[in-house]
Amino acid sequence: MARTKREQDRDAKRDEIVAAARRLFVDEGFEAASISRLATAVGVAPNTLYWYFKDKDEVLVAVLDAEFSARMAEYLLLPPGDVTERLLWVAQQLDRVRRLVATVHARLEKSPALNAWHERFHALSEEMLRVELRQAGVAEAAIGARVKISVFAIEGMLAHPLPEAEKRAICAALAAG
Amino acid sequence: MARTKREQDRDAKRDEIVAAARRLFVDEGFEAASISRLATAVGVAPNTLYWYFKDKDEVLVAVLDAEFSARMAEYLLLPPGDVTERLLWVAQQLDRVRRLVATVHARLEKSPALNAWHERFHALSEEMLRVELRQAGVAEAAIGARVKISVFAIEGMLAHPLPEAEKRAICAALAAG
DNA sequence: ACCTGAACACCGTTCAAGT
DNA sequence: ACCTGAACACCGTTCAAGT
Repeated sequence: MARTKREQDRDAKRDEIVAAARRLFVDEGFEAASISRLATAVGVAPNTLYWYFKDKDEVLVAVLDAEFSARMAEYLLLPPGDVTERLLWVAQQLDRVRRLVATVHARLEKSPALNAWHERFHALSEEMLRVELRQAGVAEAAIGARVKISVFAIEGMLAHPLPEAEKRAICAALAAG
Repeated sequence: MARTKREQDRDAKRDEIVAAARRLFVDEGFEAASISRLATAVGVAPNTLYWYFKDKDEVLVAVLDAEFSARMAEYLLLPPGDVTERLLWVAQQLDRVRRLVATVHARLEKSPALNAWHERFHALSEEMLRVELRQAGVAEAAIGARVKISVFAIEGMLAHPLPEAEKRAICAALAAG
């Protein structure tokens, strides 16, 4: 909804920073990618970033938003039906950002903005998983706990990389009616 | 197995550092508890700690070892039988160190020592959980995936605090034969 | 062997000054 | 409004020097 030319320019610059941050954070991790290096990648002085973002965590939130939207768009295009395969796809996509997932969990307490993002993300994820499990035929009475377990299992697969076969077995167990 | 007086002194001092680090790391978190503050707590100069530990991550590994032994001793004294209650107990005990769990996952790639500790910990945890689930009557063919799911679910409950009732429902679902 | 003061190379962030 | 040079208050770690 940028109206004025000035706001458009500002948003464009902000997007440029987020794009560079996305590459750096995803490829090298949040801690390893310093504000200095990010600024160099964008072509500005380090403190210039603070004109566009309150702090480094706010840059991270913007990166997470961008990453989430991109994956979400693909998820919605997924062929329906085989819930095991759909869960596996989610686990595989999240795998690209597993460093970031660990960072988010580690920084929750320090950054209220990140904490808020995390809660929104989980609310959304649980809603979607609820649909998937219902689709898979999980009994309605058990679905609350089963949704949580599925979310945690998918997160666990990020923190602890497993061979493909084991991942599939886990997703199948999660989708078992 | 400290033999000489000198080795005894050294070990005592090391233990002293670990005890102080344990308090600081558990109460305030690994990142928030700086080497400087740890040194002050022990009563030495910051760089003195490097005489006893290679780096800050090695202090963390020592803290994790100490914490794990303490909890393990209690676990072995637990009344057998109700697997749901036993899982819940584990989740509750781990809750004391949930900041540390997040830190471990976030630092795995940076610290080989931490990574090694983490793998040993999971190997042990899975062994124990395997026994619990077998006890609960989980079918042998499904037990591999179910063990992983249980580990991940317990870890998930640390990263995302839940009301007691939900935790119990999750543990019950995990223990369901 | 054990401990330290001083220094190093960073880090995220702030501030006063420029345009 | 946007950007910067310089500085601030940290951080973990190293090194040469002391005992």
